[in-house]
Amino acid sequence: MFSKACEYGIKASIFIAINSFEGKRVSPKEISEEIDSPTAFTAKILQALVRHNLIDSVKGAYGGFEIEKDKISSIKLSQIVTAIDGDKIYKGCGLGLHTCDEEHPCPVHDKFKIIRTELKDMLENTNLEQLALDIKAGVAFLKI
Amino acid sequence: MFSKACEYGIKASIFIAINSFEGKRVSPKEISEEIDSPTAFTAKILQALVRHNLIDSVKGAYGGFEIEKDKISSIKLSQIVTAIDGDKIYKGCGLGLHTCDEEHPCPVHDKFKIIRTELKDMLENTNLEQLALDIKAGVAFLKI
DNA sequence: TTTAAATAGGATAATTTTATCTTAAATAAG
DNA sequence: CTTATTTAAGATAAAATTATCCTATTTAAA
Repeated sequence: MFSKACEYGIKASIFIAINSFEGKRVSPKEISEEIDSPTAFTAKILQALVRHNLIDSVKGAYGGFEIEKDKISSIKLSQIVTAIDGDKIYKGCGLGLHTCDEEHPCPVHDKFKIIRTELKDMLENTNLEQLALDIKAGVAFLKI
Repeated sequence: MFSKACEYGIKASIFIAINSFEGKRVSPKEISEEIDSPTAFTAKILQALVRHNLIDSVKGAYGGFEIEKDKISSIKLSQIVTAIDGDKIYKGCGLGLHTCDEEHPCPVHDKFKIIRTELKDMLENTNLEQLALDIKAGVAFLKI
């Protein structure tokens, strides 16, 4: 469904959010250990999220990645996904046609539209705070 | 959502179905022209579909690919997808956890389950005949 | 039986995605 | 100001996916 990069990006963002609630910055090393991902690759993805203004980074000693507390509940899963994978998950044709719309639909256009809309709604209605709280409460997990 | 291989596999199967209705076998060349895909790669995918008994092939002169007429309405999209992409689209965790179930869910487990179930139902309730008829009727398209 | 036509299958190549490594730039503390 | 720490960024490598090519094998027809 999502690329590895996107999976890592989502999990990393959740972990950063959890720590930001406690005013703590985290490093790519800590993050990758917590979400079970390759460190350097994860760092690259974090760079992309910083460029998209979804997370903040502070260089130098005592630096690391963080998210403004006030912002955590406003960051939607959809923003992370589009920052990393682009909008193909929303726009692309299920069978890869260049043009696939009501006038020129692929054979599964209508059926896919329903599911893709549902996925879109889900991603747009899920924010980092919700997900972070589940991890903190121990009812959801970021690895294994 | 699906791999290129899977997209080609679905479109190729639909085109074969259409021709099989008319008792006509088709070659990888005809197929790839009709679905706008690389010929040799498409042929490989057809081989896989033959091995999974979803389509038939006849070697030699006047040979080609076909599907038993009676079978066309019984071949579900889900069979083609699993033959090519496996069952990861059904079983895999949305965030890539090795173990992701009710007892040990990832942060989006419940939300993903709904969508994945819907996708699964759609694939299991869509057969080749339905899709082929839409193409024949000119209300759906296999390329561009 | 020979020949032409067609799929099967293995080897190879190109591209994309995933992953790693090394160096530069920035920053806080001493 | 210097040093240790930490992210940024570019180069490179490995793996997976997508794509191509060449040779066997099979088959129908002449």
